[in-house]
Amino acid sequence: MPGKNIHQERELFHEYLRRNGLKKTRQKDMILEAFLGNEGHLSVEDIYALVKKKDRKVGIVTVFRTLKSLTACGIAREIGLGDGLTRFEHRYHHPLHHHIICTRCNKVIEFVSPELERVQQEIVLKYGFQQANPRIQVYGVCQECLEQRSTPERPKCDTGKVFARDALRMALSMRSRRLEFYRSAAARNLDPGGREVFAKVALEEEALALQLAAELEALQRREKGLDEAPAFLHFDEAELEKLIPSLQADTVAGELRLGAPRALELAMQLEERAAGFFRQYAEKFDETEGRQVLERFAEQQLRHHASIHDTAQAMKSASAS
Amino acid sequence: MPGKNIHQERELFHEYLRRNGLKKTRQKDMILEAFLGNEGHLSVEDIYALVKKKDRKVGIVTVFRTLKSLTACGIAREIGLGDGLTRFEHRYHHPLHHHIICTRCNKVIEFVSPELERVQQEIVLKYGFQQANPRIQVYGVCQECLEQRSTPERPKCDTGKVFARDALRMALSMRSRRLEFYRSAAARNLDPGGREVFAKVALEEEALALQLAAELEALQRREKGLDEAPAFLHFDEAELEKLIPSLQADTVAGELRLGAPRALELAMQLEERAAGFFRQYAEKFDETEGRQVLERFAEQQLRHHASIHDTAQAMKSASAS
DNA sequence: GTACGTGCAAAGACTTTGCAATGGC
DNA sequence: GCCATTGCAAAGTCTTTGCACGTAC
Repeated sequence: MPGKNIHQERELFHEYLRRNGLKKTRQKDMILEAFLGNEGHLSVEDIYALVKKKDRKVGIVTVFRTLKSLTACGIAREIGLGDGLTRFEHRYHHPLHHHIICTRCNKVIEFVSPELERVQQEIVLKYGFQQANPRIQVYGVCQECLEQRSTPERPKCDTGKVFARDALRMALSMRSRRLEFYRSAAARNLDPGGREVFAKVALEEEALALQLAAELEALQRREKGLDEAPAFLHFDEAELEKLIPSLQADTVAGELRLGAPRALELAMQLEERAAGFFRQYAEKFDETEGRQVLERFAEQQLRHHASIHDTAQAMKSASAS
Repeated sequence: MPGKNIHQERELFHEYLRRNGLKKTRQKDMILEAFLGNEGHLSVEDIYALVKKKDRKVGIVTVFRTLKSLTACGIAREIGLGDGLTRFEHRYHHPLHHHIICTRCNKVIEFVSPELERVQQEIVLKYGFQQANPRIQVYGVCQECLEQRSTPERPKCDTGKVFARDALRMALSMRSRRLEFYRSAAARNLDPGGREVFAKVALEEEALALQLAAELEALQRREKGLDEAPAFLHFDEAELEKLIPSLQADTVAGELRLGAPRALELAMQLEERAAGFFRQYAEKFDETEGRQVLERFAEQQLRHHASIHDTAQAMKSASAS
């Protein structure tokens, strides 16, 4: 990935240099490019090798020094993976995440999980530790090493993009679950007015779902290998399920009779609660593309909520006149 | 702690040497003693310094080599805490645990948490990693460092003992919660027979609770500073609460009327379920004193279950004759 | 007596520091 | 022209290896 968009990072770096009375040089820019142009957890030696391909005269000391600067300005994050080497990963516009490390082959898998974070936070707070970016490193042995075979080489993807993909998948999962709800409610509802409302909302829901699916596809087309990248975001399906309302209270003797006003109310409730959930969920992450996906999804739901609200108002005034 | 009981570890080590055609020497024994005589996460340099106090002629290379052997035979565990040094911690009869590390002052806190483990396990399994001892290291900044003050020096305790203490505390917590249940059930129950049963079981429960409390006190007396050591085992109080039966089903119009047979049945159910829970819970840990505490507690509950069962049988045959 | 163990020194791996020459600004 | 930067070499830190002598078995 040589022609990557690294304008923002370069700008950030140059700004950092300017502010600190440091000078921008060809070497520093080359190192920045080498670092940003490669995913994964690169050691100084790794980056040195990359830079050397472009200019044999660069010294490894400069790489050490430049990586310190990149860390200082928030473009890189220094991590130790237990093999004695200091490694660096992309930080700018990449979510803070955790690592699973195979102690045999040193393979590293990155992930985020709000659920894990919650439990961990609880424990850490008991000891008076602040939430200041606690990073979890899980050491274990991977499937391949256990079976004594080598890991298939996978193209490495930008963590930020993988996160965006998973956020879209999560949103899509919510959308399809909700679509199912609206459809089944429409099918079961014996009240024609209510049935019509659910059917209409389901149609709208479907259109929005298609929109999300298209966005996901576009993303996967842009970044090749993205669909094969392992999951990065672990979301709790059960949490999403909790957002779906139960029709128990409205079911009498196995029969569902929901008038249009009640159906609209239910749909509005659902959209609003889901929007709130996703907004809060998004806040747990650093500023990243994935977070933006979640925020946009929350907004989309609020807009849907507003549109249902308008429909309800229109119906009210129609019946009043 | 110079006069510590390290017979078992020494035996294990010598056995390992014998099996591998290695020789036991004064130096190796001294290093073993220095390692076991100090809690915490010692570096090679730390242990070297300790050994040197006894014999100035020992070389640091021997310490490196001996610690490799101690790791190989399961007495020590090698850990990296992110400061670039290889550190060693006690392993034999110490539960596998996780670390919270302050990235500023390098303070280390150890803990276990079945709940955290569950969530983590779930994630790790998704990636095909086996449960082969995944270790979590959480990096953060401790309260003291945030407030720019130094950490009060605490006597370090044997992790195994702290775990035993926490297991006892957990058992005690279960016991007192259950005592409360039996007492309140006795007080509320309008049936004299059932009331008597609950009162009797509560008395037995109290005796067992006192026994546990005595055990905890004895442990704390043996190991000074143990009561001040931070929590090591994080158990979920809510899990224990789930074991307590609800009397809702037996409450009619706010009134509780439980005959002796039903009261006995409830008590037996409670003891049995709690025994099962603690037996399973104990299995999650390596062979340690803490695990034994949990197992003994499970057995104690089974015995209590059996004794209640006998009472029930006696009552039955009495009423039959 | 054999073979491993020990402690010295030396080397190796990774990272930092000192310094004279170089090159941004 | 000033002063940070660079790349070399050198040093520093942690750990391992080589080797001659010592010692457990």
